[in-house]
Amino acid sequence: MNNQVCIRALADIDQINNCKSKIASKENSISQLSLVLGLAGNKVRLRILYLLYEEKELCVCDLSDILDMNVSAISQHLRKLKEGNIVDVRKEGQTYFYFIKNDFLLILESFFNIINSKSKILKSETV
Amino acid sequence: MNNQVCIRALADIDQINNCKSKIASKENSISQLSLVLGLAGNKVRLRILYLLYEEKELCVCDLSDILDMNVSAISQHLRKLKEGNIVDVRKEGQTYFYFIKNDFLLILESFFNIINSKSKILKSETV
DNA sequence: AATACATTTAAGCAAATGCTTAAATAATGT
DNA sequence: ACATTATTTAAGCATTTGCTTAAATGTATT
Repeated sequence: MNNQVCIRALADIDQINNCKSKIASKENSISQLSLVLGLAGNKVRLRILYLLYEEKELCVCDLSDILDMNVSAISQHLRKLKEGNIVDVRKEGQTYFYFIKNDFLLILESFFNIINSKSKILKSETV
Repeated sequence: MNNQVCIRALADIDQINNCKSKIASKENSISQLSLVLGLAGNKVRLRILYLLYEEKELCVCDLSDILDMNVSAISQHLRKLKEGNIVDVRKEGQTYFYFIKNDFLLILESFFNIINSKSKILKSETV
């Protein structure tokens, strides 16, 4: 892209090089985390995750009802969450129950703690 | 959208109504959290946040150098982060130093703990 | 005042996202 | 076998996103 080195008089070349290697070593983890955050960083999907977190499992039809959204739209969001390894499905007859994968419960919990905390960041309302 | 109620034989109407009111009461917090997660859920922005978290503050030029990206592209990402109240700027001469706002440090820390933890979710590499 | 520097802003564009509609699967009941 | 139910998948489309390039803004230096 641009191979220029910062020409700012006060630029700290050591700091910059240090940062470059730091970021390179974390490359994979940051990439993956950004995918996960990106999936949760959508209003519909975050609501789905919140509901699954609270209710343990829900079917597509339930979510469609609760969120008052097209079944197909919900299904497509669930597919993304499944592809991102955040949720999994359990089949019972013709009904598919989605639930949050164990590995992800702790991370999600930390997200929802933000909602429930008195943090100034999210001005909470009727709790 | 669709006003149908889940017609599934086993649908639990109470559960659905309960969920509807739960989600309604959390509406604002979920909306805001999804915005924050969405901002962090981008590879470039997450790298910027990681770098700011580690280095306390960096200028646009530094970030452009470290990430080997166009100054303008970096600037536009920083604008989004600033609009989302995640970062703030300090001006020194003609240089703008960006830093993470205090309110957001704790949340960000929980994100980066995921990276540094032995969690199975993010397969870490050279740490 | 003129030039250089650090950054922002605007315009344009290709790619990604999220929804809609309609058709395809698959399991259940008749 | 046929219709119904629950869901997925495919196609289409409008909107958003993220980058590029170029011009604009503001500060520092000569």
